[in-house]
Amino acid sequence: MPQLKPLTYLIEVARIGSIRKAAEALAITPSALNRRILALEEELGAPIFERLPRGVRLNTAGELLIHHIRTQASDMDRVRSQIADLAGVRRGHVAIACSQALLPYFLPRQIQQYRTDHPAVSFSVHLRDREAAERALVEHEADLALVFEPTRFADFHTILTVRQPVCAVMAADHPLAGQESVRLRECQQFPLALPLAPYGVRYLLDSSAARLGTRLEPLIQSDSFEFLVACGGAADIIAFQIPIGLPEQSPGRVSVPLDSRDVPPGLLYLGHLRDRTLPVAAARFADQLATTFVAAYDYN
Amino acid sequence: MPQLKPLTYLIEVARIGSIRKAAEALAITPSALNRRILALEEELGAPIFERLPRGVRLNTAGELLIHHIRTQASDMDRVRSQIADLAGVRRGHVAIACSQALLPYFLPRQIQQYRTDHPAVSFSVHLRDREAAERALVEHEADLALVFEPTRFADFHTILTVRQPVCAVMAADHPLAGQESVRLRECQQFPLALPLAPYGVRYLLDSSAARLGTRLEPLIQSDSFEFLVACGGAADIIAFQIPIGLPEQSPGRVSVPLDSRDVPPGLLYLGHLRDRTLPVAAARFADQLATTFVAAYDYN
DNA sequence: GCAGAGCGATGCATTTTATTCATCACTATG
DNA sequence: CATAGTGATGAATAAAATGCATCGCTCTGC
Repeated sequence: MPQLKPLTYLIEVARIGSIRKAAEALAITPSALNRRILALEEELGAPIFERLPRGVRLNTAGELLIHHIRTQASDMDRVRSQIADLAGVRRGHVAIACSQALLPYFLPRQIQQYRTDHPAVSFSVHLRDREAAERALVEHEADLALVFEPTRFADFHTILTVRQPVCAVMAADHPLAGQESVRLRECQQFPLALPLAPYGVRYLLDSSAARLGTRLEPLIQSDSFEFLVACGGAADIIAFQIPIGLPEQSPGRVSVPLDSRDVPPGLLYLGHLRDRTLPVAAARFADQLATTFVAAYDYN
Repeated sequence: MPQLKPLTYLIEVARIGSIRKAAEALAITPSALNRRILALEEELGAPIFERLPRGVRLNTAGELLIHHIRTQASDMDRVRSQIADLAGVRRGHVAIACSQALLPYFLPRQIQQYRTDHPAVSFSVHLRDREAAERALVEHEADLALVFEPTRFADFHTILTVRQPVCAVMAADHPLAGQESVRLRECQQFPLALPLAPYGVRYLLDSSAARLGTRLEPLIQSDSFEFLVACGGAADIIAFQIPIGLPEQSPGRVSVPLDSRDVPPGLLYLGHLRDRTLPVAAARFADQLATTFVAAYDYN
């Protein structure tokens, strides 16, 4: 939409904090960009940016305006996709912010399945920890969020939650491998490979351990679940992951859920920005996810 | 806002149904207007208007787009007024759609009272019957609606309702003048001056009469309550109006509520468009109205 | 303390975009 | 079957946005 291109320039300026730098990123001259800002401030009768020695920063009025521009831009996208939809084109885009566990198996399959019906719909998938996911929704960087144990819910509207017990991942010949479930105490007898603090799995494990009056002493810490789970197959090391992030079967490795008396099952949240009307494509994809969860997972 | 001026042109074209006529109304050449439309359709990849032999008409895509433009325009107004507000200017505008009864006494006083605190806020007041009021909200022609016995509620969000019994208005020396309340049957002994069908008062009277197995045979019908109430002071004619539309005292004329067993009290609805965030000025004015109703009227 | 780098603002020439004017093709109307 | 009204379009013109060069300012690093 050409009319609101100049407005989206503001978003870039606000993000970068400098008119000159933003102009470079936007492939126009600083002069032109500066003039747009001045003209807009003139039009509004109030400044939008504070002028600092090393750049600019949004003031309160600017925050309001930027928020409105973001909303308006994605609303226009939605209208466009609706119009394209009734022209029979069935194109569109779905932007997703999600926790790591969805990346290796679940989302790729879901997207593949969706594409059989809607081949012209494109996707963007952003890895966001449980704090950054809501921010992505607020900034309209994502239409949908799929987050394990999110921290905030202020602007978050939950479509569906899915119960996901934390599982211990270990070699198939590990002493604990045969059990239906394992106690946290049993795991502590072995070297542990744990994700870092921002992850929901770590949060659940740490808080459960604290409640049981103990502490987890990880041998290995990493921000990569791929790495951690690979460790879980080596020697007697135990890693942790939720089922949706694990393959159905992997040779030489097994996963055993933690006893729910020690570590309660976490919740995976599917949701979008509160009070927002989703674009058709995103709404349909959310429907598909919800259907899948209802059919194949322990939802509530 | 210069960027969305071209978009609001579309609203005028849709309303008038002709590019040339709309161009005249907008004080630009038909050619320029036509090009804007063509460019927009090009940009959207789908037509917005059906081309008819005698003009144009919105198609489904166009309806979607126009609705979005309306919303966007009034959202932008809201943001502007918020920005002006925090710049300390306290200006703004309140657009009201209301039933006739609010016009002669209630609203003028309320606006006067509001102006003592906010002298820079301007008002527009549109007389709309109970059907047209909701349409005015949907089309963002009005921020607030104040309607007696509205017919539809689909897009209407009620802030407050006020009970208003229908009153018989007659000369002070009328045979029925001294009573606490009057029965409908008593009124039917005298010549009646009734409003026309679209009005809530007429609706209440007609449906009550039907329920009582009778019919009202008006001597005088009019769309002007001013005229009807004036008739109510002449000879033994009885007119009808709700209290909020009547003066506290008028020499030679009295009003007596109809017995609620015959005609139940009607409801006056204060509300706005569902899912809409009101501009600051409108929200504050609605607050004032609500406070007045709670303090001085029979609300529920 | 002082030169230099980086910032936003601004006057002027240039380019791009939008508007106007004149005209075409089409279609109901009388 | 002529006429008046419609939207579309090409070329000339007017308006707006952009690019370029430069100013004044403030902080940084020597």
